[in-house]
Amino acid sequence: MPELPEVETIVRELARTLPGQRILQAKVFRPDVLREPPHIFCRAVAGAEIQSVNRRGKNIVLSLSPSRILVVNLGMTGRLLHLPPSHQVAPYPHRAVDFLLHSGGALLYTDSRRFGRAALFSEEEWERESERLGPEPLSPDLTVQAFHRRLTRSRAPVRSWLLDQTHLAGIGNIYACEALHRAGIHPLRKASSLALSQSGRLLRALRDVLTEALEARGTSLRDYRTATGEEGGFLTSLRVYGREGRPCVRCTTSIARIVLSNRSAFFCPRCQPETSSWRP
DNA sequence: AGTGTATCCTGCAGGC
DNA sequence: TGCCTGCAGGATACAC
Repeated sequence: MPELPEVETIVRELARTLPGQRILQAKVFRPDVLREPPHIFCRAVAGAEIQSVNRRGKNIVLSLSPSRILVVNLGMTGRLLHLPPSHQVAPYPHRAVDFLLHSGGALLYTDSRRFGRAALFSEEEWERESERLGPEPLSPDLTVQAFHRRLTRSRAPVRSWLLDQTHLAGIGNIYACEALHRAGIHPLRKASSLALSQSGRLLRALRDVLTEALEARGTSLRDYRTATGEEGGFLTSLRVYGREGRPCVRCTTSIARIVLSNRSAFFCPRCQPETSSWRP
């Protein structure tokens, strides 16, 4: 899916244009992306004003007035597109929900695989949901020591640990693999086996790759688009993800792929040795 | 309790 | 060309 950089890109675009706009009407084409029955959902958002657009992990969080929180998780293939007034809605495939705006524009929620979800919460409900997620990796509040403590509580492979949103919010398979390569850590390393210095390198690598990807407005492997429909530019900067059999950009060793928890993990066998600790 | 597996769903690329 | 298989950026219910 859209991971942190992709979701943040969408949120920043929407935050420039949506606040102050009123939802005239919602049209539901795919009820299975909703948590509540379509008529309840439509009644709750009709006439609501969008006050702010924020991100928590991979979730897009729209605060509505009267006070409801609309949370959209894009899953693997979801898109949230803001169309200006007089823009045709018809050409967009896989529309799940259309939000028609008072201004004449529209917010389209599309999703071919429909792994994404949109749900309404009260502020208290969303606060509780949000507390179930781990810390934001880019937050300065997250110290290396706290990150290390969390890591060492788990015997799971570090790649699996990174994908668990209750440990850290916003990391997906692409950036997990990319950060592990940058940190020189094998994806199968037990989280609990990392030394403090390695946890520090990993947190640094995560922040670096997320920040660089954000500057490029995300990675478009296939489905991801920004809120204005454009592709992200980070694909060509990936060092391991999707590069099985191609040379490592650092040491030219052939990039390997293993399957871990039903998901591919890409890594360089030389830069990310399985046993020994990282060496400069 | 923590971890791994199967599953939801569609589309596309590659092999034959 | 066309059919078949495998694979895909995520989350979660379930079994162990």
